[in-house]
Amino acid sequence: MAGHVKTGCGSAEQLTHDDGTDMIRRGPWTAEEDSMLNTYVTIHGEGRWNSVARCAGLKRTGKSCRLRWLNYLRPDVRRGNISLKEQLLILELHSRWGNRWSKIAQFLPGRTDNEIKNYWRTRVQKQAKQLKCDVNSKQFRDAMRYVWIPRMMERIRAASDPYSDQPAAAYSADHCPNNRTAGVTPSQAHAFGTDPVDPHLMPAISVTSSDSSEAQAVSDLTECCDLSGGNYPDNPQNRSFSCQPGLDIQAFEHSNGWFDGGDSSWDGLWSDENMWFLQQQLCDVV
DNA sequence: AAAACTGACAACCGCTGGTCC
DNA sequence: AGGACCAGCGGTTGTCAGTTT
Repeated sequence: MAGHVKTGCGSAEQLTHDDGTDMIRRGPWTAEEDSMLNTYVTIHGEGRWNSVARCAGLKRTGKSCRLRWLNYLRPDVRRGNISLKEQLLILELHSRWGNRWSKIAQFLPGRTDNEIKNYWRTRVQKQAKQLKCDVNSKQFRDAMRYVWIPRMMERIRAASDPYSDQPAAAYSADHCPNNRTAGVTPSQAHAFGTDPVDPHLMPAISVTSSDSSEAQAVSDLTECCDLSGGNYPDNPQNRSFSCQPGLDIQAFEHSNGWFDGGDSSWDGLWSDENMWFLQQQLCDVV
């Protein structure tokens, strides 16, 4: 396949072979192309993508057709903001599997690996950058596991239970003298202790698109994660979480939107009060 | 108002592993 | 056994819309 010219992905230019035949289109898909692909796959089903490209009359590669179908045209693909519980699940699953986007996507119905990957890169990695630490560092993972995820769960719980105005840190104020696990309820501490998600329970985690199911989904996750570790509040891993030189917590003051998921009710999670909370968590040096 | 910057997302590329002949 | 082909995965890049200066 020599002689074709690579173009930018957004220019929708056509490429040719040396003999001038066999034009291959690249770049954004047109509505007409979408329609052709949609019609063909609906009738003939997925698979054999090179054949799909050929038989549907599309001047695209099989790869391109597959990607367009999976990431955009598939009927069950979800679009729009990633909800809080989906974010929670992504953080949780990523802590277990790393950049196994397709595997993670299996537990977020309607979300594609590409979307999750983009979310991770644009939101999570940005946070790590602002903290001046590597996204794969223990430092950052600890921050996620022991501070942000429990905090997130607490916010979700609070939102799902309007009669509960118990502050996030209330539990730790009573039970955790060193305040290392502020905001973590006992079940959450179990949940995110040594082994956040039991692999054989993972398929039980269900995430739906309905906001009204938010509390239930989180509950499912909690139950799935509620292992018999009994590691609260003396989990050795909690002890190992300490403030590292160079961890720029103040950077969070200017960061927002990670958790908001497009829901304005979550704006301000990183308010002064929350910044104080984070600093307590991160700078309580052992 | 316009230029510069940033974030989000769509799409492409290279690589890998599986299957078939 | 091994080569060809294909699907899928993860990383990267380009574009565009929105925001900031």
